[in-house]
Amino acid sequence: MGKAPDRSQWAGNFGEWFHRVLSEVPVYDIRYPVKGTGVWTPYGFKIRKEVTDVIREELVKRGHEEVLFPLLIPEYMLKKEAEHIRNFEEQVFWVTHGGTTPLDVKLALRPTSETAIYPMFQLWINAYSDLPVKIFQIVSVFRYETKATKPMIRVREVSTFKEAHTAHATREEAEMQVKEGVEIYSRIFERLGIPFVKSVRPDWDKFPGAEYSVAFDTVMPDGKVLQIGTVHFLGQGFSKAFDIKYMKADGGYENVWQTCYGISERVIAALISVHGDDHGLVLPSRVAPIQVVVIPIVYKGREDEILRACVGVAEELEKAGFRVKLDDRKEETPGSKYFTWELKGVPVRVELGPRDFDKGTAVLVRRDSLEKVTVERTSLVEEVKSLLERIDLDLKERAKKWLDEQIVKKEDLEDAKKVLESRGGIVELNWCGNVGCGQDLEAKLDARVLGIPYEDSRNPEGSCVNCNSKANMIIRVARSY
RNA sequence: GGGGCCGUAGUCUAGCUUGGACUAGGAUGCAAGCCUGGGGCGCUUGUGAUCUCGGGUUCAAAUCCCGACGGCCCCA
Repeated sequence: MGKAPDRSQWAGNFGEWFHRVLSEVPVYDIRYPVKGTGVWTPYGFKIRKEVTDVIREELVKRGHEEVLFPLLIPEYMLKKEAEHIRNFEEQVFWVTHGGTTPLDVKLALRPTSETAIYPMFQLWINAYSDLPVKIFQIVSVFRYETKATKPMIRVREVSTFKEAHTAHATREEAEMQVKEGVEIYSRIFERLGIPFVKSVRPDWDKFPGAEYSVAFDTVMPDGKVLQIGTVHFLGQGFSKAFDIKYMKADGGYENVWQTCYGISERVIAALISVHGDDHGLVLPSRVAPIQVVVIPIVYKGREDEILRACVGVAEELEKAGFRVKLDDRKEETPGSKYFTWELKGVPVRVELGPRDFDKGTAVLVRRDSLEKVTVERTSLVEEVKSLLERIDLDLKERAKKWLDEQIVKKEDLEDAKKVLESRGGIVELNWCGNVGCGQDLEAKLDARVLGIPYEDSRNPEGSCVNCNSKANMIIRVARSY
């Protein structure tokens, strides 16, 4: 029996832990000499690929089609929706020259693609029979962040931006789509084992141009909240700005109703963070580039038979559909191999040495708990399969439990502040619903209002923690990335 | 928006206050070998830094000054 790996560095010095894991695994190399950018390494790219495949599967399953729009957006298009540009203006990278010739029309590197996509919607959508439109793309977007950047979390090139855009005939349909978007995202995060809370963002923090925004947040090991996904109800704001109309059955015209929703590589940062420990990555099997690693325990004189047995085991597991790696390097000791593959987060390790060989067994070690079990060689495939399932479930549960512990309800401001300052996490408070009061609350707590719980039937008793007037809702507050 | 700290091999870091004995030290990594082999062991050898860049002060700059770029923190 191994003992569960420590999480003291993970919890106690998350920033350092995150940096160390990204560079040692390696996942993402931040040494590229442009601020706020990074390089996905081969192993990191594989994880990213598995994650984007999960996202893609869930969207396609619900009728979304993948597209690819240009990176460049002409200035006049970007500026069509007033509120949108007001919020993004300060963070746009501009292409101003072609060679040495200044461009007549400046071109923006998309900070997000509403203003690239909606002019095409205007061309594509003519009649109600063209609706709904549900598309998505996975691309890079660029934002000139002026604050400190952080790998994968606050970047200038968001290199994995999945954005979905939909258009509908009626408000009701579009609002149903918001619900579907929320369901899709819930499903994606559940498959990745990432726990979350859903909040309706306050008016002062919704997506620029949206009527309302539903956001998914998770808590990182240091107690800070990370936004991992958002779903926006756009109403008709953009369709009016971009003149997207359809002909109704009665011959009249109406502007379409729109939604959009986005997920970025922050979800990968969350995946890495919520499951990890002091040995490194811990990956759910769905996204692990290698699901099972086979390690021969070689003794002098028995090298060949052990190695052959390991090749057999690897082939058998591969045939059963697992992503398998046989680590037959002669120059490394078994111990050092354990550390290598633990760092990389491989969910299950198979050890096979002379003792097992003689008894017809193998040793399985699970990455999350480091527990070892000896199994019959003949039932290896089934044992690995059920162990992977077990690990995925346990990971998800552990993360969920951890998040639940980070959410506390407080009845007064001082308590709330103490919690936010000492351990972070999410604090729920009774609130009146007044915008001025909410912003005052943010200033007093030096924290951000995440919003009110989405689809939550709880009714607050008593009064607003800040202004003492009657409480109308529960509000979530946290310090965030 | 305002204030502060920092930049030394792939990575982490010592040295900087008080300029010279710095030929820039260590750990880790990487490479080769021996030893080992069911948890990074040990030993030997090798490798790797124009001290972020540009300018200045000085007989002399990793060290002091100015600027750029980059990293980080705090306050509003």
